[in-house]
This record gives sequence, C-alpha cells and structure tokens, in this order.
Amino acid sequence: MDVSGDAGSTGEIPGILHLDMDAFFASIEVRDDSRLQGLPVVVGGAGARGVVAAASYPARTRGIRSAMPMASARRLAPDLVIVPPRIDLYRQISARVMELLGDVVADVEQISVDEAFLDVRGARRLFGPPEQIAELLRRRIREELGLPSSVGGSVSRAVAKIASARAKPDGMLIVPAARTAEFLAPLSVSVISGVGPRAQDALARIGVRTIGQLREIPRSTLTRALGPRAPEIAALADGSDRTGLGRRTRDKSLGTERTWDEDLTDPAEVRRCITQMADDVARQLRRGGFVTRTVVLKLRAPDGATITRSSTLDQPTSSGERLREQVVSLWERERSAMRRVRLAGVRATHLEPASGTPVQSELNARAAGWQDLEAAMDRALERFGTRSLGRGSTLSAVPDGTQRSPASPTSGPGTGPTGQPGPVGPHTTDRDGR
DNA sequence: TCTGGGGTCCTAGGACCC
DNA sequence: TCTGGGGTCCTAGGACCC
Repeated sequence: MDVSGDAGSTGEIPGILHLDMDAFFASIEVRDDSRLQGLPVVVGGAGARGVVAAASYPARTRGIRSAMPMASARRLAPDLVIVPPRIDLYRQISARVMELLGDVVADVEQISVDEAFLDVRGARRLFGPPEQIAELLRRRIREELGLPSSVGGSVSRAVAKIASARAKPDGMLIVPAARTAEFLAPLSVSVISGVGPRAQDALARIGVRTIGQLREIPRSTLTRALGPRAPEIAALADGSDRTGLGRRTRDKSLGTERTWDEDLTDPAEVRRCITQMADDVARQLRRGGFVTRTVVLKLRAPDGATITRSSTLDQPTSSGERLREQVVSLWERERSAMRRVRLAGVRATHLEPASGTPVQSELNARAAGWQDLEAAMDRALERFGTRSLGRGSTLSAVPDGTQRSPASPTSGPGTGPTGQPGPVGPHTTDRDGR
C-alpha cells in the first residue's frame, strides 16, 4: 500500500512527526569504529545476566533484539561483537539531536533518549509540508552527527509513532489523514504503545489480533478485556485520537539498581551496596537540583520475586546521609526474609525542585557540616571522577562501621554541569519509625 | 549462562480526618 | 449506639516503555 503522497480527502495535515534514531547506541558505536561496519554489533552487559540494550541491523537480521539475554544473542550469532555502553556519550549526542530538532521546529517533545514528537503545523510556511520537514531533519542529523534516523507522520502522535517504526531503518512514512484506518487495519495490536504482553493476551482471548479487528469489537466487550484503558485504545483504532504534544514533564523519580552475576548472600555486603547506591542517588539529586521526600528500596530474590519497601520523610532532602539512614532501616526489616539477593536498587520519588523547598530554620552544626562536605565532594567528583574520592571516616554514618569500598564508577568526569546543591532538611525522620 | 537498568503510570488497600 | 461516606496520604505491586 502506498500511504505516502497525496494529502487525503479530509484535508487535515499529518503534522505530528515522530523522529526515532535507528539502533541509537549501536549506530554510535559503529560510527566511531569503522571496523564494526556491517557486523552484528550489540551494546550491553557481557556478564552472565547481561542483556542487549541495542542491536545493529546486521545483528537484527540474525534475530537479535533489544532486551534479549546476552547468552541467547551469542547463540544466534557466535561472531557477535559486544560493546559496553557509554551512557554519558549517548546522552550528549541525544542532547545534540534535540538541539537540531529545536532549530527547525518550535514544538518538540522529547520522550526518551532517542526519540521525540514534533508538531510541524506551524513550521510549514518556512520549511514546507511535513514530508519536506522530515527529510530536512533526517538530513541534518546525518550530516552533523553521522547517524541514521527515521520519521513517521500522522494527524495523531500514536499513529506517527507506529509509522516511524515501519519506516525503519533510515526511512520516512507520512500517513495522510484519510488513509489512517487503511494503514492501521492489518497491523497487530502489539504495535500500539501501551499494549504489552498482558493486554495482547487479553485481546487475543476475545479474538482480537489486529487493529482492524479491534475496531469491530463492541465497546463493552473491549472494556471488559482492557479495563479503564479501553477508550484510549479504541480512539486510536478508529483513528480519532488527537492527543496533542504535552509539555515536557518534570522528572518524577530517579534511582539506580544493580543485578549481580552471583547472588549476594552476606547481609553486610548488601548493606554496603545499598548505602553506596543511596549516596549515588543523593548526588544525582543534587546535580539535578532536586530534593526527594520518599525513598524506595527494591530487592529481588533469586527466583525473581521482587519487593519494594518505601519510607516517606517529613522533610524533603538531597542528603546522602538521610538517604542512607532510610535505606538501611528498610533493609533491616527485610534482611531475615531475604537470604539471597539477586538485585538491589534505591530510588527517590516525589521529587521537588530544591529551590522551591523551604530550608529548615534550625540547622545544627553537624548538619551544616555534612551539607558543606557533600557539596564539596560533588564538586570534586565532577572534576576528577568518582574514583578519586571515597568517604572518609568523619562522615562514616554507616552504623556497622563497615569499611566502604571506593565509590562505583557510575559517574565519570564530564557527565554534566555542576548542579547547585539544594537546601536540605536536616531533621527528617523516618515516619513509620522503625 | 533465562531476563538489565532507567523510568512512568495505574490500582488497591489501609490509615486517618471530617 | 454500632456505623456511612468522601477525601487524602502512604505503601506495595504490577504493566508497560525504551
């Protein structure tokens, strides 16, 4: 079916574009090392429990997909090239891509590291119809950054996203308004963003596999199968979805987690790791100019069973000491039940901008002390990298007095602008008091 | 050598208040 | 006396996305 081209009888302009970088991480690695050209390349962890974060197109033709366990990928391609991720570099390039988009189109909504929606209806006078704008953007990204991208266009963002996926690699597909239904009908419901394995199962049970079939189903049946999300998905299926671009929303949570190749069995070791994670999260908060009110500890047992335990402070904070206290007290409640730990993580939620948070009036001397010290450490870390500093004994708030190993190399030099250390509330306590 | 790490959003139950 | 209902906050879990 040729869906690109004529404007369609409704006359509505397919002015919502979705731009998606092709195999983003893998494309960057291939660009930077010409020997990788044409080879099955994946970016990801090479360890026993590693998974594929991104796969080059030669790797994809062998059946390799992102999120696949690395062991399976190796079986599919014994000559697989595994490249460790360079997240900071990807982030820098991502920022550059978004800048390029912003130079052409005023209304850009970044939705992940490698994709964005653009509303180009206001840019037509200057740059022409959506097709022309899409080609301009793709050409600039290729010329300036040496990277391939794909663009989908439609009257709705959901359909634009589906179109960009079908334009890959290195292509463009604009769906005219009048041909939206025709375009969607044969596609699997799984292409809809928000329809994952569970929703697919639920739909399959009522005999629905394609978007065309979805459109024929009575609304009441759909609601029984999908629950409250039914109207949204139905609107997409019949082409009436007109969700506009949202303004980029502020970060809502931030955290770090780690899966070990071999399960941790020593509670002291777990505690050491999560206190280090708490420090890392606190540093990210300060760098981003945030404070948090709720700290979440996540633990996964060897059988995959996952629990989360959270604790809400009565004053927001970005202090590593506060976060460590919370996380350790949450761990103390669970350690007897969790004998072996496959994964542990620390996350801060209910983020607020640090500047908008009232500083507590009575800073005691010790609190002011650690606040200054943590800010000084942040500055040193920004300049010299994480390995340059371990926490000294003056700040050893780890209750069991365990020696802390040097911090993990999660934030190398040049990871971002120095953040303003935010005001912190030093008198926060664990609300549930355990 | 069977499943990572970063997130968002939603739901449900209990506590607590009025 | 023996019991409603709404609102909000907190906690926990799960589906889903890249």
